[in-house]
Amino acid sequence: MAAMKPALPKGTRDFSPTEMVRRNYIFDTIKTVFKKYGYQEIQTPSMENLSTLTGKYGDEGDKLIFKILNSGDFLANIKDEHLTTHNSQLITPSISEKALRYDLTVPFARYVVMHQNEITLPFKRFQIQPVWRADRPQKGRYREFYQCDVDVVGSESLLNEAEFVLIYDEALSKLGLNDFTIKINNRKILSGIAEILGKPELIVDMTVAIDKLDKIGLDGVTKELLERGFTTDDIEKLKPVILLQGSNEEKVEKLKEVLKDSQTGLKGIEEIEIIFEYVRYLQSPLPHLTSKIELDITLARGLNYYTGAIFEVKTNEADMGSIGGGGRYDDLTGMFGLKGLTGAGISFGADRIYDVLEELNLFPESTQETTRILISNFDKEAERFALPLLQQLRNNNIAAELYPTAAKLKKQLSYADDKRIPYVLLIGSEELESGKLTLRNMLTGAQEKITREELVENLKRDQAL
RNA sequence: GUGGUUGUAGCUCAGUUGGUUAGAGCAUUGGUUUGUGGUGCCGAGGGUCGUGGGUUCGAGCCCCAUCAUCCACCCCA
Repeated sequence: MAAMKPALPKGTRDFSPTEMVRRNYIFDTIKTVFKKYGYQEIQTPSMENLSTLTGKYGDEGDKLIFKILNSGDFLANIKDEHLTTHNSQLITPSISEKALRYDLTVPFARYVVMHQNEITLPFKRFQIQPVWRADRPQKGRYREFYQCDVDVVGSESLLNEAEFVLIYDEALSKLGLNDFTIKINNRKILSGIAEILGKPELIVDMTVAIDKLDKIGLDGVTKELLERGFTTDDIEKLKPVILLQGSNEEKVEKLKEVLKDSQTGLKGIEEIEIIFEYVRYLQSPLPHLTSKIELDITLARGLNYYTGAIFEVKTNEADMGSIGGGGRYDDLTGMFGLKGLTGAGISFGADRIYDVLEELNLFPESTQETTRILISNFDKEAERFALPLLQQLRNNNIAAELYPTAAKLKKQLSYADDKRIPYVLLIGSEELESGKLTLRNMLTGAQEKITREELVENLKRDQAL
């Protein structure tokens, strides 16, 4: 077999040791916050039944689901006429019955339905796992990426929404971001606006268009609205709403006026106000939020299942799409036959957050993540002396290695340097005779003579810090 | 799915109007006289120039196709 050049599938990545340290730092930070707010971790399989996933993300989404070919002779039972039509939609159900998960929300809904008799409501869970989308990759977009979801089902309290704001704020500021905006909107406000225009059925078209305001500008939005079936008259009515300026309170007051004839719209505004109020109470007397909270009625997002609050988080320090989003979805589990269960949740885009932290140089120097001490290897005699010491260090929870061969010292030090190992212990004939070992600090280059007992004690103390 | 960009060493790139054995930096690796890295000096390995056709006496360079890549759109984290 000819040697082939290996490559990765499009849109996937390897993670090096350094990258893993940094990724885990992000995950651990986020997890800690989730737990503080009472959320517990679950995991679900990478693959779900294809029928569980299809139809949940709209036509566009369905196309982006990675399907798994059935094992065995998957063509054996295909009808001849299905093969000859070359219609892939006809044969897909026959040749594929499993697919990779597309997000964490639908598997969560499936989980809740299947375990409804075991879980206590309200059920608060978080989940950090990769998801797969057959999208065309580009900046900040991958075919395999991680989502960090927190969701609660079985509680319609808007306290949940308010706590999501706090969770975003705490997690992202802990990660070192100090200028980001949590945008908040409400599906009911959008419905109300469509209602006022007399075109409730065009709500999706309306939101998709105005969602692009900051990207394509007012002219672009106008053009798109016209294409999507709105009149210039409608657009004139829409303009003051989508160009709404001022503080959140001012926006709320203006919206109340505009939506005074829409029950739904007013309900949406009321919900926003309650969330703001909760947030106010939650942050006193504690330090104030790092993030800006902004009522943005152009915010629409997926909208497929959101029915109440809608969230999106953007950093203002880097050019990056949203780094998180979420909202409330009444009847999350209805698609699986469990009616009347409301849910709300948010998600962190860990991969994008990684890119942002890297761009802004916000990753902390990690010293505890690598080997603490490398014992050099001079010869067989020194090696025999080192082995029990090596294990003694490990028994004290100190990450230690012995260089496995008696290579040149230059090479051994170079190895330690590459791996950012802070200490190297030199044991040669001199040290064996005197019983005093040489400990080299790789950061400063300083060396000291030290006994075996002192070494273990010092490193233990170091570890405790 | 649509439009565009770029493909030369592991990485980042140079390569003149088409002209002999295709270069650099970084990375890797060896040496630099016997026990000292990150920082000196000297050397080495590594490329059928994305792939397949075509034009030409001659192609990394020109033409066609194809694949890959990145970016933008759709959509989305």
